[in-house]
Amino acid sequence: MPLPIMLRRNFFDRPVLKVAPELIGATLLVNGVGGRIVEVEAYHHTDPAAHSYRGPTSRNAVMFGPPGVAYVYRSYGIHWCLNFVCEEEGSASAVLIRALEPTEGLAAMRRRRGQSRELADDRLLCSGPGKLCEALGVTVRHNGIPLDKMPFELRARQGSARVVPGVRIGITKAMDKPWRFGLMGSRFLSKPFKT
DNA sequence: TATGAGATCAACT
DNA sequence: GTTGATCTCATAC
Repeated sequence: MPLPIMLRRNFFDRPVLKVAPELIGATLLVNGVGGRIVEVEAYHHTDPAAHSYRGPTSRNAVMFGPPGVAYVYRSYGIHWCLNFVCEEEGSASAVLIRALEPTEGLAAMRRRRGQSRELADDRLLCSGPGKLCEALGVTVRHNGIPLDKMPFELRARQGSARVVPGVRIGITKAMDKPWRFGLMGSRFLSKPFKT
Protein backbone atom coordinates (compact mmCIF):
# COMPACT_ATOMS: atom_id res chain seq x y z
CA MET A 1 0.00 0.00 0.00
CA PRO A 2 1.71 3.24 -1.11
CA LEU A 3 1.78 6.19 1.24
CA PRO A 4 -1.08 8.60 0.61
CA ILE A 5 -0.21 11.76 -1.31
CA MET A 6 -1.52 14.91 0.34
CA LEU A 7 -3.24 17.41 -1.92
CA ARG A 8 -1.41 20.72 -1.85
CA ARG A 9 -2.97 24.11 -2.13
CA ASN A 10 -1.84 24.52 -5.74
CA PHE A 11 -4.11 21.60 -6.63
CA PHE A 12 -6.95 24.13 -6.33
CA ASP A 13 -5.21 26.82 -8.35
CA ARG A 14 -6.90 25.60 -11.53
CA PRO A 15 -10.31 25.83 -13.25
CA VAL A 16 -13.09 24.54 -11.03
CA LEU A 17 -14.38 22.25 -13.79
CA LYS A 18 -11.02 20.46 -13.82
CA VAL A 19 -10.63 20.29 -10.05
CA ALA A 20 -14.13 19.02 -9.27
CA PRO A 21 -13.98 15.64 -11.09
CA GLU A 22 -10.44 15.06 -9.81
CA LEU A 23 -11.69 15.28 -6.24
CA ILE A 24 -13.82 12.18 -6.76
CA GLY A 25 -12.05 9.34 -4.95
CA ALA A 26 -9.87 11.68 -2.87
CA THR A 27 -10.00 11.30 0.90
CA LEU A 28 -11.23 14.12 3.13
CA LEU A 29 -10.64 14.01 6.88
CA VAL A 30 -11.51 16.61 9.51
CA ASN A 31 -9.74 15.90 12.79
CA GLY A 32 -9.16 12.38 11.52
CA VAL A 33 -12.83 11.74 10.72
CA GLY A 34 -14.09 11.37 7.15
CA GLY A 35 -13.78 9.24 4.06
CA ARG A 36 -13.66 9.08 0.29
CA ILE A 37 -15.31 11.87 -1.67
CA VAL A 38 -17.91 10.31 -3.96
CA GLU A 39 -19.96 13.34 -5.02
CA VAL A 40 -19.25 17.04 -5.68
CA GLU A 41 -20.71 19.98 -7.58
CA ALA A 42 -18.85 22.81 -9.33
CA TYR A 43 -19.94 26.43 -8.97
CA HIS A 44 -18.29 28.88 -11.33
CA HIS A 45 -18.52 32.61 -10.67
CA THR A 46 -20.19 33.18 -14.06
CA ASP A 47 -22.91 30.72 -13.03
CA PRO A 48 -26.21 32.22 -11.83
CA ALA A 49 -26.55 29.36 -9.33
CA ALA A 50 -23.27 30.30 -7.59
CA HIS A 51 -23.28 32.34 -4.40
CA SER A 52 -20.52 34.51 -5.86
CA TYR A 53 -22.47 35.38 -9.02
CA ARG A 54 -23.59 38.80 -7.79
CA GLY A 55 -20.30 39.81 -6.20
CA PRO A 56 -18.85 39.66 -2.70
CA THR A 57 -20.97 39.75 0.45
CA SER A 58 -20.04 38.99 4.04
CA ARG A 59 -21.24 35.42 3.59
CA ASN A 60 -19.30 34.56 0.44
CA ALA A 61 -16.20 36.69 1.13
CA VAL A 62 -13.77 33.76 1.29
CA MET A 63 -14.80 32.68 -2.21
CA PHE A 64 -13.15 35.87 -3.44
CA GLY A 65 -9.91 35.16 -1.57
CA PRO A 66 -7.08 32.74 -2.40
CA PRO A 67 -7.92 29.19 -3.54
CA GLY A 68 -7.30 26.09 -1.44
CA VAL A 69 -9.39 27.17 1.53
CA ALA A 70 -12.74 26.04 2.91
CA TYR A 71 -15.93 28.03 2.31
CA VAL A 72 -18.67 27.08 4.77
CA TYR A 73 -22.14 28.59 4.73
CA ARG A 74 -25.49 28.08 6.46
CA SER A 75 -28.05 26.38 4.24
CA TYR A 76 -31.80 26.72 4.73
CA GLY A 77 -31.08 28.19 8.15
CA ILE A 78 -30.32 24.72 9.50
CA HIS A 79 -27.40 22.96 7.86
CA TRP A 80 -23.79 23.75 7.07
CA CYS A 81 -22.34 23.15 3.61
CA LEU A 82 -18.63 22.71 2.83
CA ASN A 83 -16.94 24.02 -0.33
CA PHE A 84 -13.36 24.17 -1.60
CA VAL A 85 -12.37 27.49 -3.17
CA CYS A 86 -10.75 27.10 -6.63
CA GLU A 87 -9.04 28.98 -9.45
CA GLU A 88 -7.10 32.19 -9.05
CA GLU A 89 -7.80 34.70 -6.30
CA GLY A 90 -10.88 36.77 -7.07
CA SER A 91 -12.45 34.28 -9.48
CA ALA A 92 -14.77 33.16 -6.70
CA SER A 93 -15.31 29.60 -7.88
CA ALA A 94 -15.82 26.66 -5.57
CA VAL A 95 -16.57 22.95 -5.35
CA LEU A 96 -19.42 21.86 -3.07
CA ILE A 97 -18.66 18.59 -1.29
CA ARG A 98 -21.92 16.63 -1.43
CA ALA A 99 -21.23 13.09 -0.24
CA LEU A 100 -18.57 10.86 1.31
CA GLU A 101 -18.04 7.15 1.68
CA PRO A 102 -17.22 7.00 5.41
CA THR A 103 -13.92 5.25 6.14
CA GLU A 104 -12.43 6.88 9.27
CA GLY A 105 -14.05 7.72 12.58
CA LEU A 106 -17.36 5.97 12.02
CA ALA A 107 -18.18 6.03 15.73
CA ALA A 108 -17.66 9.80 15.95
CA MET A 109 -19.88 10.32 12.91
CA ARG A 110 -22.69 8.21 14.35
CA ARG A 111 -22.44 10.07 17.64
CA ARG A 112 -22.67 13.48 15.94
CA ARG A 113 -25.49 12.39 13.64
CA GLY A 114 -27.66 11.26 16.53
CA GLN A 115 -28.50 8.11 18.37
CA SER A 116 -31.93 7.66 16.91
CA ARG A 117 -30.26 6.91 13.61
CA GLU A 118 -27.46 4.82 15.05
CA LEU A 119 -28.80 1.55 13.77
CA ALA A 120 -29.24 2.83 10.23
CA ASP A 121 -26.61 1.86 7.72
CA ASP A 122 -23.49 3.91 6.98
CA ARG A 123 -24.97 5.32 3.80
CA LEU A 124 -27.02 7.74 5.90
CA LEU A 125 -23.98 9.29 7.58
CA CYS A 126 -22.58 11.48 4.79
CA SER A 127 -24.96 11.19 1.82
CA GLY A 128 -25.64 14.90 1.40
CA PRO A 129 -23.87 18.20 2.06
CA GLY A 130 -25.68 18.94 5.32
CA LYS A 131 -25.27 15.41 6.70
CA LEU A 132 -21.61 15.36 5.79
CA CYS A 133 -20.91 18.56 7.72
CA GLU A 134 -22.78 17.28 10.74
CA ALA A 135 -20.88 13.97 10.65
CA LEU A 136 -17.46 15.64 10.30
CA GLY A 137 -18.23 18.43 12.76
CA VAL A 138 -17.80 21.14 10.10
CA THR A 139 -19.25 24.54 11.04
CA VAL A 140 -18.63 28.17 10.17
CA ARG A 141 -15.57 27.95 12.43
CA HIS A 142 -13.90 26.24 9.47
CA ASN A 143 -14.76 29.04 7.04
CA GLY A 144 -11.57 30.34 5.42
CA ILE A 145 -9.24 27.68 6.85
CA PRO A 146 -6.59 26.37 4.39
CA LEU A 147 -7.25 22.80 3.29
CA ASP A 148 -3.64 21.72 3.79
CA LYS A 149 -3.68 22.62 7.49
CA MET A 150 -5.29 21.04 10.50
CA PRO A 151 -7.97 20.08 11.13
CA PHE A 152 -8.21 19.28 7.42
CA GLU A 153 -6.43 16.42 5.72
CA LEU A 154 -6.86 15.87 2.01
CA ARG A 155 -5.34 12.90 0.23
CA ALA A 156 -5.22 12.45 -3.52
CA ARG A 157 -7.00 9.40 -4.86
CA GLN A 158 -4.85 6.41 -5.67
CA GLY A 159 -5.20 5.18 -9.21
CA SER A 160 -8.10 6.11 -11.44
CA ALA A 161 -11.77 6.61 -10.70
CA ARG A 162 -14.82 6.23 -12.91
CA VAL A 163 -16.44 9.65 -12.74
CA VAL A 164 -19.97 10.29 -13.97
CA PRO A 165 -21.34 13.79 -14.67
CA GLY A 166 -24.89 14.81 -13.89
CA VAL A 167 -27.24 17.70 -13.30
CA ARG A 168 -26.87 19.62 -10.04
CA ILE A 169 -29.34 19.21 -7.19
CA GLY A 170 -31.44 21.64 -5.22
CA ILE A 171 -30.92 24.70 -7.41
CA THR A 172 -33.38 26.74 -9.43
CA LYS A 173 -30.98 28.52 -11.78
CA ALA A 174 -28.70 27.16 -14.52
CA MET A 175 -30.26 23.76 -14.02
CA ASP A 176 -29.00 22.52 -17.37
CA LYS A 177 -25.31 22.59 -16.41
CA PRO A 178 -23.95 19.03 -15.91
CA TRP A 179 -21.60 20.15 -13.17
CA ARG A 180 -22.33 17.46 -10.62
CA PHE A 181 -19.76 14.68 -10.51
CA GLY A 182 -19.99 11.30 -8.82
CA LEU A 183 -18.11 8.06 -8.37
CA MET A 184 -19.66 5.56 -10.75
CA GLY A 185 -21.66 2.87 -8.97
CA SER A 186 -21.05 4.20 -5.46
CA ARG A 187 -23.65 3.28 -2.83
CA PHE A 188 -22.92 6.47 -0.91
CA LEU A 189 -24.32 9.13 -3.27
CA SER A 190 -26.93 11.60 -2.05
CA LYS A 191 -29.04 10.73 -5.08
CA PRO A 192 -28.42 8.34 -7.96
CA PHE A 193 -27.07 9.57 -11.27
CA LYS A 194 -29.26 8.76 -14.22
CA THR A 195 -27.15 7.41 -17.05
C1' DT B 1 -42.14 5.85 -4.20
C1' DA B 2 -43.54 10.57 -3.85
C1' DT B 3 -44.91 14.71 -2.23
C1' DG B 4 -45.38 18.26 1.72
C1' DA B 5 -44.44 20.65 6.12
C1' DG B 6 -41.38 22.31 9.42
C1' DA B 7 -37.02 23.71 11.24
C1' DT B 8 -34.52 28.55 11.11
C1' DC B 9 -31.25 32.32 9.12
C1' DA B 10 -28.83 35.49 6.02
C1' DA B 11 -29.01 37.47 1.55
C1' DC B 12 -31.74 39.62 -1.42
C1' DT B 13 -35.99 42.19 -3.47
C1' DG C 1 -41.35 39.50 3.18
C1' DT C 2 -39.41 35.71 0.22
C1' DT C 3 -36.03 32.43 -0.97
C1' DG C 4 -32.71 28.95 -0.82
C1' DA C 5 -26.23 24.67 -3.22
C1' DT C 6 -31.07 20.70 2.95
C1' DC C 7 -32.84 17.04 5.86
C1' DT C 8 -36.22 14.48 8.46
C1' DC C 9 -40.55 12.91 9.41
C1' DA C 10 -45.37 12.31 8.24
C1' DT C 11 -48.90 11.20 5.24
C1' DA C 12 -50.61 9.80 0.61
C1' DC C 13 -50.52 6.94 -3.56
